[in-house]
Amino acid sequence: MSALSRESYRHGDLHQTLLSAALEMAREGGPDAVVLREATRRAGVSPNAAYRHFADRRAMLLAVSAAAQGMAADSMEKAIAAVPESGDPKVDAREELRAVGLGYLAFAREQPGLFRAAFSVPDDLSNARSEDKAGAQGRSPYGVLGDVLDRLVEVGALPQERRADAELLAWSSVHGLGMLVIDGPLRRLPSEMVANASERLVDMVARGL
Amino acid sequence: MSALSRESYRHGDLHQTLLSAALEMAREGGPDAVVLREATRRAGVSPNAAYRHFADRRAMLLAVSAAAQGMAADSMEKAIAAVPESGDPKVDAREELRAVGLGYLAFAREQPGLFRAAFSVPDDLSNARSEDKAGAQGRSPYGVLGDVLDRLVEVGALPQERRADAELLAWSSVHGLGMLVIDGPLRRLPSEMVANASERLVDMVARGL
DNA sequence: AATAAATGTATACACTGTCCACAATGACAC
DNA sequence: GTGTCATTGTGGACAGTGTATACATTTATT
Repeated sequence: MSALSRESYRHGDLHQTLLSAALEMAREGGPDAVVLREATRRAGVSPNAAYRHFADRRAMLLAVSAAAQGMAADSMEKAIAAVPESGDPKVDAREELRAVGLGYLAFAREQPGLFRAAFSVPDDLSNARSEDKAGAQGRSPYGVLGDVLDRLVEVGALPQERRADAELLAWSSVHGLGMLVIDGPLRRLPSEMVANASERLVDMVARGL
Repeated sequence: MSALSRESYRHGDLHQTLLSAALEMAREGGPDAVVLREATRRAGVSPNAAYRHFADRRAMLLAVSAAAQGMAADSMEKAIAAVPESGDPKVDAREELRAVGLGYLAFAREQPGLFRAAFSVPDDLSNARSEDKAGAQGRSPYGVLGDVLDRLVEVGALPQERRADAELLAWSSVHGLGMLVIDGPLRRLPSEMVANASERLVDMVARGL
């Protein structure tokens, strides 16, 4: 047995420690940069110790993905909260829709690694709203978007018959720009051009939904 | 030296053979499934032979990406060609815009592995129109989309001031749906729901651009 | 205090991308 | 033709990865 860098045989909170290490790797290099062995190394533990807390690398990635989705939700809710009240509920609702899209894109640009880890790791919509993907406010990204769309219908800014699955349309648009800008063909697009495209994109969605 | 499975020491067209093998792997499992050694194995050649034709795995992936983009362009042009002429050039141009989006999405659903290889491998927009990404008709996906947008302006279906970088908006929307549906959170969405969302999405773009 | 469950370690395997030195081949000058 | 040389292939090695299997240590439970 090699000298332990900690005192006790047990680590104490290895699950969380591994997850944090994995998140840090994802932040730096996206999902592909999440390497199980490196996580255990950073935690000062043997490689196989990870298997007591994650079934395999894929499971670890899913945990990273869920956590990153929570952060994305935070970014979106932060943007919503920053929308000034205008008095007109229709205007407010529409501004919130814009905000949710811009918040999503802000997260993509500020944390490209985590963004990719969050949204391009295989997972099912069936649990898109599930708890572990929630941010500080307890809502998942899908949930946050859904709330805003509901509000649009309530105030009459979106006809009821267009509400169904409107998430898909709105989400697709901003997600696409995010992906193209981060590691797709638009990777090296100057950032003011991205900002400009972001604004026009959310306008397009608000107008076209 | 182990017995060669071919007659001559030289292979003849190893570059193309490796590329084909890599494309097949990408078709089956996306960019991550492209493994250099496996390609050489399928070509009946030693692992290092690949390095005479590709600088490294990344270069191989870029070649796969370019080829896959050509196929996407083909899918888009096929969809455009299938649009019936209505006599009204404005209607035709708009239908072509819809077609280009639906062609893109059709490719995503029919060849998810190649789609991801095509559009989620780091590359620059600076050469988005370059030759090697061209399909049978010699146009890249970006080029095909641009052509359709130009036509929209020509026939007066899109105001000039909104033409600039409209590629980004249109592309983002369909690309996002494609990604979400393929390996993102919408992966298991039933296919008729995807088809429905696709239609509504291109409508939204056509209306909102 | 005895035993079982949980958590960490050691060792090993197959597989990957890539480096280096060497071998076979084809093209070309003389 | 024959000799030279760049091109294209091979062989062996290395570090690094995910993961299986067997074992050790600690905590929880009876």
